[in-house]
Amino acid sequence: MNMLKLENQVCFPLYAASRQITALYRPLLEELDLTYPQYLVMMVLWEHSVMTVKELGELLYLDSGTLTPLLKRMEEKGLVKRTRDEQDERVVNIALSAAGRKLEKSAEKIPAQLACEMDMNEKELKQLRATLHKLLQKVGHI
Amino acid sequence: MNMLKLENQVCFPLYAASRQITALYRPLLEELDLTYPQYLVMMVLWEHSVMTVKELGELLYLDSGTLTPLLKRMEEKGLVKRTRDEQDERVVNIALSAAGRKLEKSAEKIPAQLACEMDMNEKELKQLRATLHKLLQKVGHI
DNA sequence: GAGAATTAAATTGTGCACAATTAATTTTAT
DNA sequence: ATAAAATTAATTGTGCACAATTTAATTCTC
Repeated sequence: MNMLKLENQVCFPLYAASRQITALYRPLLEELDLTYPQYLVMMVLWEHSVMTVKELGELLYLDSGTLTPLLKRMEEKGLVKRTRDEQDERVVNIALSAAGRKLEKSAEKIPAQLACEMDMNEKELKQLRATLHKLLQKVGHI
Repeated sequence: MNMLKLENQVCFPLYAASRQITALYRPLLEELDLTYPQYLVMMVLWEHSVMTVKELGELLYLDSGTLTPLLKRMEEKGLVKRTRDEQDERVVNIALSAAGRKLEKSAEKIPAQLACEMDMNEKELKQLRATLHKLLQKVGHI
């Protein structure tokens, strides 16, 4: 079997599906004036309220080169507050603003809407998530 | 269950795994002076020799806004030749160059190297590919 | 067959991603 | 205590992605 064929690749459908799913999110997130990576940051903050840039990077597999400008844009929109840590001046803490906190309400319906559009049954979805998690464990944080 | 949690999401591991896998490709593709999207274009051309921008876009789920500059960079590297179609001047044909054809030899070992790094057994891999293909059928070409 | 509608690529502008480097701070080992 | 090493963000530069618009060519419709 020729492995240099698109149809025999695993990574291509991973890459393509990821982008297509992000495209499904786009109109939903547009209503909240969020991009998908910004939405991921918000999900982390809705759970934790305050996180350092480093912690966000570890959770989302992103570096400061991506996060710094992204978080600046989010600060401009009033969703988060960026402040140097007093104990350790190297660290920047990202805190949820009141407006950011409030946005969670509007986001609550998104996961269900998306699950609907993906149109996979519970079992498949669960299994896909498990496989991807496992894969991420293996190839993540290289 | 709070669906607005990273760990309960399907799309996040999809997004993160896709990027991490691309990161695994990077050092291998660097030897061929290719990026991952360029590698995808090359795989299509190794199979078909000539393709229009539109056809490439349909196969890879990319639009001309992405492909045009990408293909220009590939032409500068001497991998492809871009020419207006004679029958239909709207169409641009992307043809593999001799150098581009030659590169296939060097790329042949990449899939095996990557499969090794992903460290999943044949069955899991097959199943993941099937699930992702199915997902892509559902959410692709919206 | 002229004008409208459609199609294919290119262009413009914004926002990721990420490598590589830099700057500032903190930790550590002398 | 101080020089070296390590850590954390920020910066710089390149290359995707993609929405929206534009340009040019083709097809359709009357």
